[in-house]
Amino acid sequence: MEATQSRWHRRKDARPAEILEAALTVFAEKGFAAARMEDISRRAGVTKGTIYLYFDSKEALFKALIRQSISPAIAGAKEQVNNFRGPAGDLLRLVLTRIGHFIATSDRVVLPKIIVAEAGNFPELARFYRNEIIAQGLGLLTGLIARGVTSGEFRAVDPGHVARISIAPLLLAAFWRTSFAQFDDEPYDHAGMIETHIDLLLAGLSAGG
Amino acid sequence: MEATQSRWHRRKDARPAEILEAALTVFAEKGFAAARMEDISRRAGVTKGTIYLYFDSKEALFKALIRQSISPAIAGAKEQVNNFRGPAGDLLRLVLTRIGHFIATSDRVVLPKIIVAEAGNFPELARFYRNEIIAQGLGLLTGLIARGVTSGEFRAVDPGHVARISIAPLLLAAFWRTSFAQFDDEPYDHAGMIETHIDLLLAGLSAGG
Amino acid sequence: MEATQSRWHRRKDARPAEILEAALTVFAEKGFAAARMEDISRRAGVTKGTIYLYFDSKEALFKALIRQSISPAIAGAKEQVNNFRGPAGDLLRLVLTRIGHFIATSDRVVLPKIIVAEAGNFPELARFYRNEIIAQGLGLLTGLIARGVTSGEFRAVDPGHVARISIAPLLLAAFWRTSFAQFDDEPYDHAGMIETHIDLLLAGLSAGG
Amino acid sequence: MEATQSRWHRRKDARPAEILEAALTVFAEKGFAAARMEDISRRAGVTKGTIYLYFDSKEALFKALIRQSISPAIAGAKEQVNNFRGPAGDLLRLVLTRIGHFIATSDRVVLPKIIVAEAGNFPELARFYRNEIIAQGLGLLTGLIARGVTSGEFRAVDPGHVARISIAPLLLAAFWRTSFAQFDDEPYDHAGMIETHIDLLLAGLSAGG
DNA sequence: TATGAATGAGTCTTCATTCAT
DNA sequence: TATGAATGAAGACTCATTCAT
Repeated sequence: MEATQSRWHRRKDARPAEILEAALTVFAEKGFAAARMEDISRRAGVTKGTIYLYFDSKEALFKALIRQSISPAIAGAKEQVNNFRGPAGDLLRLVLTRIGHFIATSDRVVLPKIIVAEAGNFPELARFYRNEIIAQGLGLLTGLIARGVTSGEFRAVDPGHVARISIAPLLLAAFWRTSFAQFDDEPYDHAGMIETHIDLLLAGLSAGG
Repeated sequence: MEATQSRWHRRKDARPAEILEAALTVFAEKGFAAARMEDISRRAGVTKGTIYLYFDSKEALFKALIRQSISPAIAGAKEQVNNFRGPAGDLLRLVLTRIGHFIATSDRVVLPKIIVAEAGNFPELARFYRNEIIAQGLGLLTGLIARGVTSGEFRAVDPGHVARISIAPLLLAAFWRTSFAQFDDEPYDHAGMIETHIDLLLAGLSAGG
Repeated sequence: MEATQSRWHRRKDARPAEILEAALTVFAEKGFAAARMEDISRRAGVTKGTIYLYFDSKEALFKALIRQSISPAIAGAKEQVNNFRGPAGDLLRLVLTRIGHFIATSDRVVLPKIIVAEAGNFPELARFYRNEIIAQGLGLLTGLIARGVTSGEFRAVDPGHVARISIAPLLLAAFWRTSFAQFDDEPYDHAGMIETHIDLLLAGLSAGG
Repeated sequence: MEATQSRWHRRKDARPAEILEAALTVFAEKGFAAARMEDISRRAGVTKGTIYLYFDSKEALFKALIRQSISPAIAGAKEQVNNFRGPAGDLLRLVLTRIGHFIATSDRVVLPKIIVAEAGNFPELARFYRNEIIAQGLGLLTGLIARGVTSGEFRAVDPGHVARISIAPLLLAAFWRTSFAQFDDEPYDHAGMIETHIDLLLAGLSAGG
C-alpha cells in the first residue's frame, strides 16, 4: 500500500521529465510538425490527454524542451574553464574532449538538429538559443583562445573564428549521429576524428607554426 | 513576366524549375511537414493545382528537389581536383575556398539543413544523399589529403578524419546562414573564418608541425 | 486534299455521337461522379476541351446521353405490336424474344443500370425516364396482355402486374451483363433463360392453367 | 438520445452500427463517389472525424457496409428451405413470399442497387457479392426447384434458369422501390405483383402445363 | 490525476471548367 | 474547330485539443 502510493507519487512528480524525454526523441526523429502528440504520449507511457495536464500545447511542450535542455553542459564547461590553471592548449584539449564525449554519448546530442530544423518555424526560440546557449558556448571558447593568444602560447589569430573552427567538427559529429549514422555499415570513429582535430588544431595554433 | 495581364501563362517548359525553386525556399524555411503546397505555388506564381501537373504529390516534389539539387557543385570540384598539378596544400586551399564561396553565395546552401532535418521522415532520401553526395564529396577530399600524406607534404594523419575536419567549418557556416544569420546584428564574416580555418589546417598538417 | 477535307467535315458532324458513345461506356463503368471528363474525351479520341464545344457541362452530357439513348427500341417494338395480327401469346413471345436479343447484344443495355444508379442524384432524369420510357414500355406490354385477357386467350390476370413480371428476367439479364458477367467462368446462357421464362409465362397464362 | 445536451457522447459500442446505418442510406441515395463523409457523419449524429475512429477510409466504410449487410436474410431462408417438409411448390411460394416481404419492408433493399451501381469501381466487392451472396441465394432456389423437378411435381425445366426467373420480379421491385417509387402517384402494389408472379410461375411449372 | 472518444480547423489532392493559342 | 495548361472549388483525411468520466 505504502509502496504503491509512494511509487504513484514519484510517478506524478516524474511525469513532466518523462514526457520531455519522450518529446526529445520524437521531435528529433520527426521534426516538430510531423511529431504526433500520440507518439510522444505513447512513448512516455501515458495517454494523449495527460500531456495537457503538464503542458499547455504542443508548442509549449516543444519550447519547454528546448529551454530546459541546455544549461547543464555549458555550466559544467564554464566551471572547468574558470578553475583551470595551466596552458590554454591543455585547457582547449580538455574542453573539446569533454564536449566530444558528450556528443558521443548523450541523447541531448539531437538538440542542435532540432533547433536548426525548426529555426524557421520558431524564430524566437532560435534567437533565444543563439543568444543564450550558442553565445555562451562560443564566448567561453573565444575567451579561452584569446587567453592563449594574449599569453603568446597561440599565434595571433581571431579568437572568435577559431572558437567556431574548434567546435565545428564536434557539431558535425552530432549531426552525423542524428541523421546518417543509421546508414553506416560500421560505426564511424568520431572519437578518433575529434582527437585528430584537436591535434591538428593545437599544432596549427602553436606559435612556432 | 510580360504576359502578366492574363492568368493563362502557358509556360510548360519553365514551370518545373520555377516550382522547384519555390519549393527549395519554402521547404528550407518551414521543413517538409509545415510547408504548405499553397505557399510553394504562390511563390512560384501559380495556383495549387498547377504543381500537380508536374509533380505527383508533395512528397514527390520534395524528392525531386533533393535529387536534382546536387551533382553540379561536386562535379565541378572533382574536375578541379583531377586537373590540378601542384602541392596538395595549394589544392586543398583552392577547393575549400571554392566551397566556401559556394556556401556564402548560393541558395543551394539550405540543402544540408533540409536533408538533416528530414532524415528521420525520409530515410531513403537520407541514405541516397549520404551514399551519393556526401560519399563523393568526402571521397574527393580524402583522396586529396591522402595524396599529400603520401608525398610527405602532410604529416601522417588519417585522411578520412581530416576530410571531415576540413569540411566541418564550411558546413557550420551553411547551417548558420540558414538558421541563425537572421538574428546577427551585423553579418558574420564567414569568409574570414574559413580563411583562418584553412591557414590553421595547413599549418597543422605541415610535416614540420 | 479533298479526302482530307471531307473526312474532317464528317468528323465534325460525327463528334457529338462519338462523345456520347464514349460517355455511355465510361458512365456505365464508373457511374456519373467517378467518371472523369478526361476518360471520356480520351475514349472519344479528343481532348477535354473539345467536349465543351458540344456539351455545356458534364451534367449536360449525361442528360443528353440518357435522353437520346432510348426511343428507337421502344418505337420498333410499338410498331411490331400494332401491326401484329394473331394470338396475343405469339406476340408476347415475339416481343420478349426481340427485347431479349437487344439485351444480349446491344451496348445500350447499360442504360438501365446508369439510370437506377443515378436516380438519387438526378431525380428529374429518373422521373423523365420513368414517365417516358418505362411507362411506354410497360404500357405496350400491358395493352398486349390485356388484349389476351379480353380475348380469353389468357387467364384473368392483372395486365400491369404481368407486364412487369414479363420484363423482369430480361432486366435481370441486363444488370447481370453489366455488373457480374465479368466474373462468370463461362458465359451464362441468358437466351436459354429467357426462352424458359417465356415458356413458363405462357403456360402460366394459358386459360387452362 | 437523452444525453443530447453534451457533445461528448462516449458511445464506443454503438457507433459503428450507427455509422453503417447512416452510410447505407447515403450511399444508396448518392452512390459511392457522390456521397460525402460529412453527410454520413451528420446523419449518424457525429462529426467527420469520428467516422475515422472506426473506419480507415471512405472505401473501408463502404466495404464494411457491403460485407456486413448480407448473410442474415440468406441464412434465414436457408433454414426455412432445409426444414421444410412438403411439396416444392408450397415451399417455393413460401420462400418467394418471404423475400417479397423483406423487399417491401427492409431498408436493406437498397443493397442490390448499390452493388450493381459500383460493380465497376469495386470489382473485388462485386465478385465477392456475386460469389458469396448471389451464388448462395441462387443455389438455394436452384436446389429447391430441382427437388420439385426430380419428384415430378414440376415439369422438366432447367432449375438454374427458373431460379433466376423466380427471383427476377422481386429484384425488379427492389430496384423500383429504391429508384422510381418516389415518383409514383400512388404506391405500386408490389405485393400483388409478387403474388401474381408466384401464381403464374407455379401454374407454369406444374407438370400438367 | 488520468483516460480516450469526440471535435473541427487545416491541408493535400482531384478534377470540372476556362480560355489563350 | 481543337488543344491542353492553368484554375480553384470541393472533399477526404489528419491530428491537436477538449472534457465527461
